[in-house]
Amino acid sequence: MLSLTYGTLIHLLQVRDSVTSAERAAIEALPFRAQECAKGDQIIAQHSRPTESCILTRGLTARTNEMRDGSRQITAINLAGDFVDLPAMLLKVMDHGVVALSDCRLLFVAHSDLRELMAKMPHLARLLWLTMIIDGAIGRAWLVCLGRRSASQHLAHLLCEIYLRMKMVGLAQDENFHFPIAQHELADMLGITAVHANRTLQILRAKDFLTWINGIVALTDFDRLAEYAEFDATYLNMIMQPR
Amino acid sequence: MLSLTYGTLIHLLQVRDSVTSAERAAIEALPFRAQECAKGDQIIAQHSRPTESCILTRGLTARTNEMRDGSRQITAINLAGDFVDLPAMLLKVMDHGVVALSDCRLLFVAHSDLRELMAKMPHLARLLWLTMIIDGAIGRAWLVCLGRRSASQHLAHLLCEIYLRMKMVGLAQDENFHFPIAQHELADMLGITAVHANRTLQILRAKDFLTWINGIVALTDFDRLAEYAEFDATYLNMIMQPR
DNA sequence: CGGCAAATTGACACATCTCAAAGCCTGTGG
DNA sequence: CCACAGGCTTTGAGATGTGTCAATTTGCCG
Repeated sequence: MLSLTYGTLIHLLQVRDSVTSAERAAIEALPFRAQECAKGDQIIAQHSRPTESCILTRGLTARTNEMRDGSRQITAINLAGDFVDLPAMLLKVMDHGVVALSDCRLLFVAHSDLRELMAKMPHLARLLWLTMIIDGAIGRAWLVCLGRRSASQHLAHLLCEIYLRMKMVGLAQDENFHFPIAQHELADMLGITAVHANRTLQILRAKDFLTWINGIVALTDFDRLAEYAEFDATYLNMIMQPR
Repeated sequence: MLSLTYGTLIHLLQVRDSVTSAERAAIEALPFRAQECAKGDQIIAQHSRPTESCILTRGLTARTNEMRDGSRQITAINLAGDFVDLPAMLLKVMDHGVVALSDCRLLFVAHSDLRELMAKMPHLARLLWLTMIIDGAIGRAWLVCLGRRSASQHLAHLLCEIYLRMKMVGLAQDENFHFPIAQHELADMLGITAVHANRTLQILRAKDFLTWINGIVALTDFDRLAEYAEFDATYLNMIMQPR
């Protein structure tokens, strides 16, 4: 049985490689500080120098970069189970901020404890590095979307990704998932305007790809959507392999 | 004195943290297979499963993703000293390809040897992970450019970044550097058309930000360019710190 | 019922794309 | 040494995608 605290993280690691019971025990022995936060809260500020990283156990968060003119770009979305800012352990200074996209629950873990854990358990350390490397792959896919896909293909791609990632951690049933995102937030993800996000969403609705009501996204046909988005799940690395 | 083989890599690691002589010796003891390749060559194919990663010691390479319609997006540029595809060690399947943007020289190192090295030298391992994490930060900055900057600001930002990265490894003097990139390649970096890349470049020329002749970029005034691009070097992590 | 944020619509401006042609280099073969 | 081919750069004109601004509608919550 998975523990209530680090359960989702461990679950997510186990998608890619097996986690021994000693490794699981070591994770569960990590001291943490739990924190609830509300939609819209800033969790980590850009340019800050955190001494802890956090694991998201409930809700949605996003990495954001603010521009001088007040617009912003979301560069990543975190779901339950994600280690939200492990990179900060090495980078020292945050090059982006982290905000809550919904009410959420976080476990803060000290970098020093993490470092100790990773020194003691090299294979587990590799699994944690792996999650960061996958974040990078997800970022590259996002980048390709911004560079070479139309807004509607990009949105379709995003929804394909979120759906699969939610499924990995048990947050999607059938082809439905909870995604309580306002259109102006969607716009910040897609690098477009809120007005255009609205029109883009209407295109997908008109093609009968999905419904999106009260924050519940229901995909009509994942395969058709993936085809439209030119979606290739390789980058998500959902393969069980010794790493 | 830096060795001729792994010298640039070590140099680049030393920008962020000190490298002990034992660590340097361990790197230099790594078995490698040298390879020269010509501009345009594909170095690593998308969807392949390499068992080696490579260090670029001369020239320029890029990560690329191809779209169905034949267009492509470049998602990263590697300069001499960069570990071009360390992530492949953990990811197993390439989610992108790597091509030579100029004639270049590469050292291929077996993943098994790397794994052994990293097991033996944990601090050095952290430095290598660090380089991947910085790649991620560079990717995020690129993403923000695609999402929220105009083409001309994006190009300005790219040139600021390349200039600083080149300077780190001794490839830029004054505000000049060799960047033998065709406009259609530039377009693939910026996520625009070759025609528009040309017009974008003309904008920067008209503002007297640079000259770009025979593959030599000469910045007129880095600070003015950085101001125009809204460039903030935080993400490059050019800070010497124990990691 | 009123108020507020989010979603939607319309009209027009601007950035970028497309296609096509022309100009410019550079290397090569005659 | 010239002529030519091929790739790269530059220009033009019109189409399309996305942005801007402003107004209206919808839905939620007090």
